[in-house]
Amino acid sequence: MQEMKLTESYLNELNDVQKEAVTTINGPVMVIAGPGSGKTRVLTYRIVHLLKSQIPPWQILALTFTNKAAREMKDRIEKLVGQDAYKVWAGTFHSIFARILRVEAHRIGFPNDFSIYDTDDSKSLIKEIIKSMNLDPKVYNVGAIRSRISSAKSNLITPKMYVANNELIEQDKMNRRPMTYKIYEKYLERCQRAGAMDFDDLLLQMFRLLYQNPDNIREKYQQQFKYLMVDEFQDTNFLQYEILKLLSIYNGSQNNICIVGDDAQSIYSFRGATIENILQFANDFPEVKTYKLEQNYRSTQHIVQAANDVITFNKKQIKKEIWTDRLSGNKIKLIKGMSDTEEGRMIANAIIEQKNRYSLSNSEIAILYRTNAQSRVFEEHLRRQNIAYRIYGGLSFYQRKEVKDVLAYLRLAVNTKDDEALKRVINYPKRGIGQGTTNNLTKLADDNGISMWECLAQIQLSPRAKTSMGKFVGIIKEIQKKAVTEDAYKTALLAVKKSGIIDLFKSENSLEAQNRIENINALLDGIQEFVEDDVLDEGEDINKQERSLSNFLQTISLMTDQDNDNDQVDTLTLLSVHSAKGLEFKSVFVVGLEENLFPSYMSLSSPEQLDEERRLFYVAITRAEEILTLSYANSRYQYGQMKFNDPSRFLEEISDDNIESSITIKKKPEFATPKILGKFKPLSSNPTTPLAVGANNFQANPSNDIKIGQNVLHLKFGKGFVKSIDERRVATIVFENIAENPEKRIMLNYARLQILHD
DNA sequence: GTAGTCACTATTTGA
DNA sequence: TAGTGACTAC
Repeated sequence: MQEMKLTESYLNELNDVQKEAVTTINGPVMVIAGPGSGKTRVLTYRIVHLLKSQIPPWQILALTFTNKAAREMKDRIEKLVGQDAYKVWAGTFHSIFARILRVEAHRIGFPNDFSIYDTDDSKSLIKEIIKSMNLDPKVYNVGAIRSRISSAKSNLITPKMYVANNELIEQDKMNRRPMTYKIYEKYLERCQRAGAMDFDDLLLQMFRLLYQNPDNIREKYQQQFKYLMVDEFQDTNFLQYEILKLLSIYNGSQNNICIVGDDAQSIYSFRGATIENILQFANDFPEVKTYKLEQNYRSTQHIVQAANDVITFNKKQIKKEIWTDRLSGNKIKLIKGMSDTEEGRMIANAIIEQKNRYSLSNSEIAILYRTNAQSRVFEEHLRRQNIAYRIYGGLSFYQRKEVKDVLAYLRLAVNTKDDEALKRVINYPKRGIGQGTTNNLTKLADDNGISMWECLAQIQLSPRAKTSMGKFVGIIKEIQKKAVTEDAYKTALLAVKKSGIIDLFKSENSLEAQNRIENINALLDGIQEFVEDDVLDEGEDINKQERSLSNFLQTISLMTDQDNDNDQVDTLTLLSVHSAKGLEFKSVFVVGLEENLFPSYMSLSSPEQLDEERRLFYVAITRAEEILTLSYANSRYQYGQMKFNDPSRFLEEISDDNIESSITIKKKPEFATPKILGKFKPLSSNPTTPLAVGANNFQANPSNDIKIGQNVLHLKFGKGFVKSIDERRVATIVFENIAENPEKRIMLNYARLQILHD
């Protein structure tokens, strides 16, 4: 009975279309979900509905792109159904496939405890291959080759198919890199030999496993995963879709696959995502039922309308129009600076003004930019104004050198064939194994088709190098031994000590070294936490193995640190538009809206890429719940040169009705003091106005009314006390919330101050 | 083995 | 401008 009630209550929280999408659990379903339309809610409630319909949790496979999205989903399901949530197979494509490959990899020629190569490892290996082939590393740009290999894998193009493909070969010739296919071939060999998979391999090898179907492994997983769900389907690449098809299309299949996505938010074509998959879906699953979630619960009218305005300029799209029944709210504000510096200053001022007017906390505000390089100016001005901020998307914790070095010791202990790990630490900290020795080793290993570790036994060494090498091998063996008898934490502790990394930093005695020691300690803490985690996820196969070193290594190699936002401080967020996808803020600033920047100069040559930039802009503006401010600068420093760019075409695409006090975009630079274009409209006292909260109904008093001893409100500085006024009508006001120099001298003739009576 | 110098390049990013 | 990687000289 209780359960019945719960069932009803969760369905009642959905609108009609959402409810349909949630309760249609048989057959293929496609949900086109506009921004802010309750996509996550549909996904989670659908899983809840499956569980309530007596579907065993382990038959449900829910795939996302980020750990964060997966965690959010699991947490929400747990709130509704409890522990069963953890028996659902929910996670990122990569983590779920890695989990399966840990059990099955031996069937396709990989060890079950394969290493995972991150992008740095891949690059380092490719670099080595280029060198071994005596190719010019300037022409054979490592990054370019890596992404070429990556996209070949993502499109299921083997080296053989690569050579046979005229288009690819022609492209490589044009780029003066005709040997790319050969590098690709060697790279695959080397990964296999090292027992390592890169990120693309986690998908590719999963595909191979299902496709080659050793021991009918495909049927096993087809039988297990009867219900598939995919989030952000517009971000899937060819390979991912092929895997999904292998799992869901077969004789007797119910085709219970539900995809959720939005073609208008497809912004990752540069890493292989293709909207074709959405369009193809209806062909592959002709029975598909399509639901469009068009009601936006996030943003106020003008923002939603502006988003619609802009996206209509893209021709190729699934027709839909988002709408909202929220209040019309504020119009979009436009800020123009003469230079990038000034843009930064004006944005910082506008932020302070908004904070005071609407009593926003820092965490309700975000600044979005097209390129990360733009963050600096804003940082400077925010710091100057004493606004706490944090930047999304810097170097992740697990990418720090010292952390990776420690991990390399552990990786090597788990899988000695891991050449990239070996290269990292064989002479770090320095133990007298020089470049020459390492080069010989690499070459010998390559010539014999074995791993470097296996070569160590046979390589000829000078007596000196021999002792050093002996020491190194001893350390690794010791770590290995520890790993057998002890848990991951104790093993890692030993590795840190024996490797000499900590001693190295201790002797350095600098602030930076201190920092690195702290990071290593943080890593150790993390490992300890992993080991001591005694929360037993019911139903999962928990045995000693799960706490093993190799398991820990897998877990963290698939992690980024966008997870660690355990911030105590109230911070404003600075981030690129790409990384803002999926997030929302009360007030959003989209900055640097200039031609050649947003849209990026890289995209101007092709209409497809320009459309993607436009979708990116669409994503940017739909992050805002109530206040949206757009800005551009007449000039800015790019690559050390002053550049003059026109305002972005996207600004013109928003209809004037949605912009406060429209200005002519293409107007010549003004010489008057730049100011916020379009004044803030005084808020109505209507209590339903989203942001009108009590005292923030700011209304300036005539400056003559300001007297000594009064409490006043200033839009920029907040609440203050008038200490004195001099003969030139300059008031000295002490502001409560300003930590440094709370005393400001305010010119009353210009200031807008509201007298506070209490 | 390392410090110093020069030349080159330059979106977006998850796992 | 700023960061990186390769090369040179000790």
